[in-house]
Order: sequence, then structure tokens, then C-alpha cells
Amino acid sequence: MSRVQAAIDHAENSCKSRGVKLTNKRRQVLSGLLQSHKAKSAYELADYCRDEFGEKLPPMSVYRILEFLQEERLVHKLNLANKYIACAHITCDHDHGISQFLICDNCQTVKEITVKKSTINTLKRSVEDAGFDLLSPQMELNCLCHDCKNKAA
Amino acid sequence: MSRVQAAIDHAENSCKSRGVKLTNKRRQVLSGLLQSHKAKSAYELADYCRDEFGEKLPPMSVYRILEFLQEERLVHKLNLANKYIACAHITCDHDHGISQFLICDNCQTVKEITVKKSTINTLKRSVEDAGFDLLSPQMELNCLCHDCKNKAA
DNA sequence: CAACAAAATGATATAATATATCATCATATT
DNA sequence: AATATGATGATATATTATATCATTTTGTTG
Repeated sequence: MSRVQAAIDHAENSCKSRGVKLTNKRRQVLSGLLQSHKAKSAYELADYCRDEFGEKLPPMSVYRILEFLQEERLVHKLNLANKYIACAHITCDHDHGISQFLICDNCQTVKEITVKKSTINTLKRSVEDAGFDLLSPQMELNCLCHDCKNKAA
Repeated sequence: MSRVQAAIDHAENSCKSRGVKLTNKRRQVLSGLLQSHKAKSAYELADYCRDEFGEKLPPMSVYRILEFLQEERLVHKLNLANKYIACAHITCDHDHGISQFLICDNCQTVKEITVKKSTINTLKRSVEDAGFDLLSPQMELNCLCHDCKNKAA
């Protein structure tokens, strides 16, 4: 079974157990995101669904679906580029921690990594020292992936 | 001398020593950002200049000016909200490190703090372990400031 | 099953953010 | 003054996002 299919199956189960529905359109949008290692905009996803599944999906619907998928923790929004990407941990059953997104400045490949608990705690402390409570940290880090680095050299 | 004026004076000098000009319009946009502890959009800054200085400043010019100010490290873009904020370290002469932006979800106040070298190094290592080189990390953290927290309680 | 309620999606309009491009104005330098 | 460079204006348009009302689909209940 493909990586994409496995992720979709997991998402299906996760939704079922949370009492919400992973409808056909939602599955299509999710698979559009799972397909690639680059983030996609809502409009790109609308195009993808039209081209891939022959279904006209208005951008408005895509936005609603993305909102749903984010609530179900299946998708993240990358604010750096105003695009969306599938959560890398769909197939993990356990609730994962705080994510960092490494975005290659050159090829736009995105990699999601999880930070250590201790680093998070350090962070939390410095935030609290500054008079704030951390709600939902999400770091988007401008990087150069080693593939691109090597090509450039 | 006011905090705003002090910052503008510093910016002035910094630009001079870098061989670029802090023009009138650029100064106006910068002062619009220095004025508040909340981030402002390019269009809000255009309005601000019109209202405050009676100068019609087209959004296109604001974007160019913001680009200039970012290059001169006087201004940051907050991607979380697609808004802009003055650098908190304009009046420090030394080059500051990597910034975290704490954004209150409730009142939109932004506070810029600098992370410790050791935390940065930890971060760098985990990024490199994942096959990426860190270019310019900027963390924008969704927070609740203690003022709002106390009011809510 | 019919009737109703709730959830999902469609359609349309419009707002907000951002970029591309060419024209004009201001300022330095010779 | 002539010219070059940098800054700004004007305009068009692209891109991302939200608001709102209509329609369709699905689920529940009598």
C-alpha cells in the first residue's frame, strides 16, 4: 500500500473515532497535499482536484475543507508562504508534539520535524519570562536543504 | 527625547553609515510602525501616513519602503498575520541574534525577544540532523499576554 | 417512508495582501 | 546644464482569504 493510501486510511479511522466525516472532497484535498513534499495553496488544490478527479471544487470549499483538516490535525498551514501541507504524523497514532517546518528556500521542499520536550520547555520558560503564555508555537524555518546545497557547490 | 524619536535617530545614523538614505517617506512609515506595539499591514501604514502627515502614499510605495526597511534590518515581517513591525533593537548598536515574536492572540500586542545562543545551537543541530541548513529562523509564537490572561480570569 | 434537521458543498461577491511594470520626479555627480 | 541613479507615483492585476446566501446531501425521528 502506498504511503499516501496508508495516510488516508489512518485519517479515515481517526475521523471515524472523532465522530466526524472524511468525505470524498476532503479526501481528495488531503491526497493532493499528501502527494507532494511541497506546500500547496488553496487555489492550487482546487486546480489539482479538477485535473486529477475531474471534480469542480470552488476555492471557497477548499478553504472550508482545509479548515476542517486543520481542526482534525491532518493538515498544517505554513504562514511563511500562505500554503498548506499534510501533517507528517498522520500515520502515527500518538499525539505528536510541537513541529518545526524546515522549508528549503531553493526547491520549496518542506520537512516537518518534532522538537525535543526539553527545548520546548526552555522556550516556554523564556516566553513566560517575557510575560506571555505559549499557546501554539509553530516554527517555520527558512533553510537550504542539503540536496540544493550540494548542487550549488 | 521620545522612544520613537530615539529609534528614528538611530535608524538615520545606521542608514548613513551603510550608505543608504532614510528618506522622508521611509521615516514616516518607520515611525508608523514604531508608534504601536501591534503589527500593521502595508495598507494600514498607507492610511496612517495619509492621516498623520497628509501625504498620499500609494500601497505600492509602502511595499517598496517596507522592503527597504527590512533590508536595513529596521523592520520585520510577521508572516502569521501578514503584517509588519519595527525591529525592537533599532537602538542597540550591536547586531542582535535570532528573534522570537510573541503575539498575543487576544490583543495582538507583539513582543520581540531574543533567544539564547545555546538554544539556537540546539535548534541548528536538529535542523542539520534533518538534512537542512538553517538560513534565517524567525519564530512567531501564538501566545496570550499576561494582561489578557489576568483580565480573562 | 415522509418530514425535518443538520452538515456539507456550491455560487457569488468582495476584501485584503502583494507583485509587475512603466512613468515621473528628485538628487547626485561630472 | 547634461546625465545617471535612486526614489516615488500610477495603474493594472495577481494571489490569498472571507462573508453570505442557496442548494444538496446525509442523518434522525415519528
